[in-house]
Amino acid sequence: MPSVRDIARMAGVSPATVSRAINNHPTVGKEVREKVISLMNEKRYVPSVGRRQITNIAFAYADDISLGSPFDAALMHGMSECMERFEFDLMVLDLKRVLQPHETYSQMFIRKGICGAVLRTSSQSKKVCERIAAEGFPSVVVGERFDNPLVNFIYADSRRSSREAVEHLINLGHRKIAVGLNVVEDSDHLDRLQGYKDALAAHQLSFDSRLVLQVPARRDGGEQFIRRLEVMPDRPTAVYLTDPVAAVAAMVEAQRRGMRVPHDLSIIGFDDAQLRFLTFPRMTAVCQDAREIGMAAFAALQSLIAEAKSTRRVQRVLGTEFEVHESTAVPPVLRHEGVSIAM
Amino acid sequence: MPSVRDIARMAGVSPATVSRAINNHPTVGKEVREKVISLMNEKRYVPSVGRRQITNIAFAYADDISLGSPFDAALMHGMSECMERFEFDLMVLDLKRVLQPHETYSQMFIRKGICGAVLRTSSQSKKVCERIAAEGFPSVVVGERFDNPLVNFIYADSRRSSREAVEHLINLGHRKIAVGLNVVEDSDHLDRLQGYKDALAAHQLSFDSRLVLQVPARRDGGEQFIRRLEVMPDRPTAVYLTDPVAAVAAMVEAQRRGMRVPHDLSIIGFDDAQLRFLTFPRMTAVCQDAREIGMAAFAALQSLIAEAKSTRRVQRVLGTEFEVHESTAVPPVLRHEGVSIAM
DNA sequence: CTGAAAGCGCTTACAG
DNA sequence: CTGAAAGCGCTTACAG
Repeated sequence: MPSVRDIARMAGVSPATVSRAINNHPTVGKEVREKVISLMNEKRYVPSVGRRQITNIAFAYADDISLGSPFDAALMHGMSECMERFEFDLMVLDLKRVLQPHETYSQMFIRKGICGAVLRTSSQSKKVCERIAAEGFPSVVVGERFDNPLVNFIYADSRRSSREAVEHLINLGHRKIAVGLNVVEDSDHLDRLQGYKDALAAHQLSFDSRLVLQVPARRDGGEQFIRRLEVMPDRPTAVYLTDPVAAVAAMVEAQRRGMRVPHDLSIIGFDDAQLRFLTFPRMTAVCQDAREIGMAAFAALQSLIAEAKSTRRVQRVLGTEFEVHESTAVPPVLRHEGVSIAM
Repeated sequence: MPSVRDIARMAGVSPATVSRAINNHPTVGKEVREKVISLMNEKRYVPSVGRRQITNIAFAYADDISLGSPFDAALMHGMSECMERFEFDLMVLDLKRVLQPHETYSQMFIRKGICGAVLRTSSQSKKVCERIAAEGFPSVVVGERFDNPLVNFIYADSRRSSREAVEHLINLGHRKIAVGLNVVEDSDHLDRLQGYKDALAAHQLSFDSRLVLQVPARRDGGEQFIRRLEVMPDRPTAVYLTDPVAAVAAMVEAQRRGMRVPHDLSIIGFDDAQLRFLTFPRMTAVCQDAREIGMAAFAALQSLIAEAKSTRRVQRVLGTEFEVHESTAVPPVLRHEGVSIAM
């Protein structure tokens, strides 16, 4: 394990300068600071108390902290189960808050004795994750996908399952299918829209952008979705909502407004954990296992830290599962006409 | 801020011995170690990296980690909102795992640069919280109550609201009311049972222990509850479930088995966050605000740490609210007979 | 079981 | 902007 002295020797500067570089002292020259920080990343420097190394792992939010959502809760749950096997401690960080002026992310992590980070982001803050990766700091993003080859991520691709979900509706006889999308355009929600489009295309149905409603990924988003659906001319007979809480809220709101689910309206939701079993009727849903994502991220980070060189990339795409439960059925029109569908 | 040198002087030993005491060196004499650790607690010692102090706060589980539950998710959410205002970092700990053999809790906290802990416990591990408090380490327990005057806690007492809830059922005309209790006998669940008994007593109804069903505070607990209810001779017409997930699961399971809620069965649940709005019909429930508990705990800890002496006690009992929604109604018998209740 | 001394790790006036 | 030196914080053989 390198000390400031070791890093100093490698960078060709004094230990004093290395210390100043870590602690973001304003007098350190730009090139020198960059060289020192990049060496620290490369050599996996961590500060010590006396001679004891500090070894923390961060669960860091690039954007607003969303602990409290089922996805984040399940992620934390998964990570905490992995902690048992490893010797690390888990630190929750708000990246926007902890960064000092003119400080790089690596500096901040090193300052806090953090040797690796699981990153949580939205589409707006992907740049933050890319910067952290570019600095060479061991990190894994959960729940977002990147084209940038430097960024490590564990991601569940829901496009195929979303296509299956919408095809399930088409096969039941639905022709007008609305989709409820998160207002924030994260990769995962765009996958789900893409799967929706795939299904329509495969069945020669034309895509109508008026059927795509963007709502917040919250309870009131789901409620808003149903209110907007209700005033649509020639109302859709089925919907696919891409957020768990919004989906459940939509189902409840539909029922509150007198629609029977699935009799009058078929609903497919999304599930990170176990919400689909907590609705009546049980919610047909595209399901990802956020707990598993958390565990995989922790394990990946563990091996990234263990490796001396930071050459290996972890870009793991997990699958999702489409599960048919009870919130989907033949549309009312067909049921009344007694038509049977052959598809 | 005291250093090992300062602590050594105060304890009348050498800095070497202080260091050995922190790091749980087996050769340190029992009395000496206890004296040193207690001085560290009293004087709020924290280790330093060079001359920089480490200041972490722990969210520590005395028992199994239950991140992932709505209560824990909401707690974390509340704490994370407080982090913005304070300069601390939050560390998630599994107390059973991080403790080295023969090490006290204070030693472990100090070793990790933690200067205060929010403790999460169950009835089985209350002793752990008492020991931490007795050691003098700044800590606040969330979600449990203690008679021990040394233990700081933030607790929501649901006894009165539970009584109101059950009286609401009695006033509707219910006479046979079952209660679904957590198999783990935590203070909060016992409050709810007590509130149930209070309500019965106030209306001259006798308590029947066969109506108290203990089930796990999980989905399958709620399902199990309904199955057990169904085979009871002279089945109860109303139930009170003291856990959020079990309550929702019970409601769904009842509906799956053909009971109409509230027509055939009235259900009152418990809510930590927003689950009551995610069921159809909306769930009448006793509600606590776990987010607020998290925020209050963080703020209390902050002031405990700031104070030089650890004489102040924080034993705050918050309230809960009983909210009538749509899962409760007049029992079927009375409805059929057209009887109106005057109470 | 404990201390004096050596010594590592890191930081900070001080000097240039 | 940087280094040599001083120095604090903590730990660890070594000695008793």
